[in-house]
Amino acid sequence: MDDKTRAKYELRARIIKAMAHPTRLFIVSQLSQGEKCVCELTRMVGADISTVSKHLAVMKNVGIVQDRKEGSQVFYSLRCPCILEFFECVESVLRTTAAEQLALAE
Amino acid sequence: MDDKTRAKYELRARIIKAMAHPTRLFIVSQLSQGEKCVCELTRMVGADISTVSKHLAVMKNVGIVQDRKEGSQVFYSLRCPCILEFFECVESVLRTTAAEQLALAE
DNA sequence: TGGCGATTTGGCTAAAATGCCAAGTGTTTC
DNA sequence: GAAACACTTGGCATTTTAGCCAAATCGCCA
Repeated sequence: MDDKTRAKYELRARIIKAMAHPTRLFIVSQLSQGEKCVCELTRMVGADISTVSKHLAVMKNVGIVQDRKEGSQVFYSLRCPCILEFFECVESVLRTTAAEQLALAE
Repeated sequence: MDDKTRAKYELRARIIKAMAHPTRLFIVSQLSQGEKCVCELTRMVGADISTVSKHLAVMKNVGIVQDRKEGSQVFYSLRCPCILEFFECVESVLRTTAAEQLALAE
């Protein structure tokens, strides 16, 4: 793998890595229903607000979400709705695995 | 976030995490063109064979790839081709980011 | 059977990711 | 202008990854 190829996959990996966390996935699915402010997400997640803020920063850094300030609040939203397709594929992997285990149990 | 919801997103995150690495993404893209044995992937990646083997094990554990033994070789292949849709979405995130930066540079 | 090539697994160290608390920055309100 | 919010950032301890070497397996063939 040459340097250029490596750089290409590192860029891609950064984006996927930014989604590879349960809390961040949960946030993405919430944002798919519309923008939300940090405090609302914090309530839903049930973690420290600083933790949620950092999760959002991770996703913002790679361009998955964008933010908008309104007064003292910050609203986050998805920047690329296609992110949701990830979910469908992931579900399909889970289903395939489940089906296989069912078959083995017969 | 209740326990059930948390478990659901942890399961999803495990799958995405298994892809969140440059080398593993490279391997996935190679496998999208057909099954390959560990030694061939090792040559392409250019790392220690034990490293490549472990990367493959990570993806196999979550059901992204499957393996097939033939003599002393082990061939790996994608189990869910939809994985490739991840790439398209990731590219779209990258394009959006690039376009935005271009606009800012004007 | 002994050796060789192909893989996996164990072990270990270095690097990266998490999550909470505390502290700092803006905003709004009284 | 002080107190109360809404966030972000710094710091730090803990856990999780990564990747190489060495050792153990497994199949093949002379």
